[in-house]
Amino acid sequence: MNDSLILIIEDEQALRENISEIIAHYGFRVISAPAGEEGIQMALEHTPDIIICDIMLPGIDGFDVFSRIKQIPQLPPTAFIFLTAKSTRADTRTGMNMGADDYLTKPFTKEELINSIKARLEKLSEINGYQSKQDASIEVTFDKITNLTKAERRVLNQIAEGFTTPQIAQKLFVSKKTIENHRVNISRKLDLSGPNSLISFALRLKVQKPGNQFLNDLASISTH
Amino acid sequence: MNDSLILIIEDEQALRENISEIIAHYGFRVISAPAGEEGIQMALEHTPDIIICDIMLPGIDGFDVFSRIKQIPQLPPTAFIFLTAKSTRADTRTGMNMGADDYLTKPFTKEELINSIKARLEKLSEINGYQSKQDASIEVTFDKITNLTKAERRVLNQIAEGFTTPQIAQKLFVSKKTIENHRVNISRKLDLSGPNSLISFALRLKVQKPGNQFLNDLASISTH
DNA sequence: TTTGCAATGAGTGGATCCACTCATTTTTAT
DNA sequence: ATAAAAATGAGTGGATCCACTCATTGCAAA
Repeated sequence: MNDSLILIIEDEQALRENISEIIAHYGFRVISAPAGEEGIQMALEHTPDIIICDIMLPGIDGFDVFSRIKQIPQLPPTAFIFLTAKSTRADTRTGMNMGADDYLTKPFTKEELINSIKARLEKLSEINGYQSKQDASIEVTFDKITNLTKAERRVLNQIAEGFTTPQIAQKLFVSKKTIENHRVNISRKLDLSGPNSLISFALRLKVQKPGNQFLNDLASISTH
Repeated sequence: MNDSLILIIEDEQALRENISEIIAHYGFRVISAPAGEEGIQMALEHTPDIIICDIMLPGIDGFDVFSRIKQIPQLPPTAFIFLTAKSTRADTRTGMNMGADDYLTKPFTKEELINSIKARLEKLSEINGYQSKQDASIEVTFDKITNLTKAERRVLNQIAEGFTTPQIAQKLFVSKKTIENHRVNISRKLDLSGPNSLISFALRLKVQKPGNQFLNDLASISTH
């Protein structure tokens, strides 16, 4: 259901397998490496969406792994999460100041791990979905849109970003069926019918002039 | 040297002025607001690069501020840093899991603050650099349109106008099969794949290149 | 606590889009 | 005039979208 790829770089075998198991159980694809050099190699080959990395590793440490991966221009934006027993404030600040996206200290619960992953995936999709502001002169009536519920606006926002039903389902962590239901309800409330009418509407909506009241509401409600 | 703009949202006046002073001293531009609503308003008006926000605020709290600011499509990618006395692990995880970029607990040193800001600015510039490459790839796709034949451009224009295959077939006095064949050929020449990718491209082309010469030619061809 | 709405998910059926291949006719170019 | 390219049309299969209905869960307001 969710084909995001997570790379684990962790020395201790039991913990590495445990983490992989947790992540896989939540529907993500996962690969792992026991040391930094191999981790960097795997990152290059598989271009994971998220790298979760311990700091104390045999050979090069987690900080080195991060700096070396950061300098690889071929890699798309990748979230980097430190997962380590080094839990002092100084350790945390060092990791974050290097540019890490999150810093989890051991011991951690599986909920903390998964929530961190989900938050960073959301962040990545926001970045990828971001489009520069464009002015256009298309007249759209917003009267009916106020009837949409939160989930429906969230879906409409994703449609406007150009995503298809399977992609939206993956991004919002719900099933394709739910997205389809939302699409139908949106179409009904907006008096739309026929193929492509919804995406057509959404895309035209997207290029409305900045400062638009509905788009502000849409954005403010669209997560959590 | 550095014209990055930082927005501070902090209730306590002394702390707010202190933070502003520190940041200004390091060469950044800084604006501030004492409460959430005003902070959101300032973010919309000034589009800061980084927002530093307390959690305990009068009126709406910092989490609400973040949710509402997070996905405003008019705003470019903005780093969001929580700066708060709420320092338990649960508090930290809540903030990070909402998608914040960093979470600093009081009391903090000015070095910690500045380093956090610098790290997030670095991150932003990486993202923007990558973003511009993606924009360039759109230009490449746009150039490929010149390879399209007359009939294909005619069909593409109709797609951009929002018509479906049966409607286009009727307008151009050919069969639906012919239109479908043209659509496939267009998609292939433009390296498009997946559902809605063609209409999505056509609509974006129409609104993103309003005064484009090709689109004018294309429109004149399709009418006769 | 109960009622109602929102959100999620499943099932079914039809229409459309997408991606191949193949064939015939017309236009264009050498 | 002959070859190449374009335009038209058909067949097939798969994936997605659209439009219904129905059921379960969760949350929030009455």
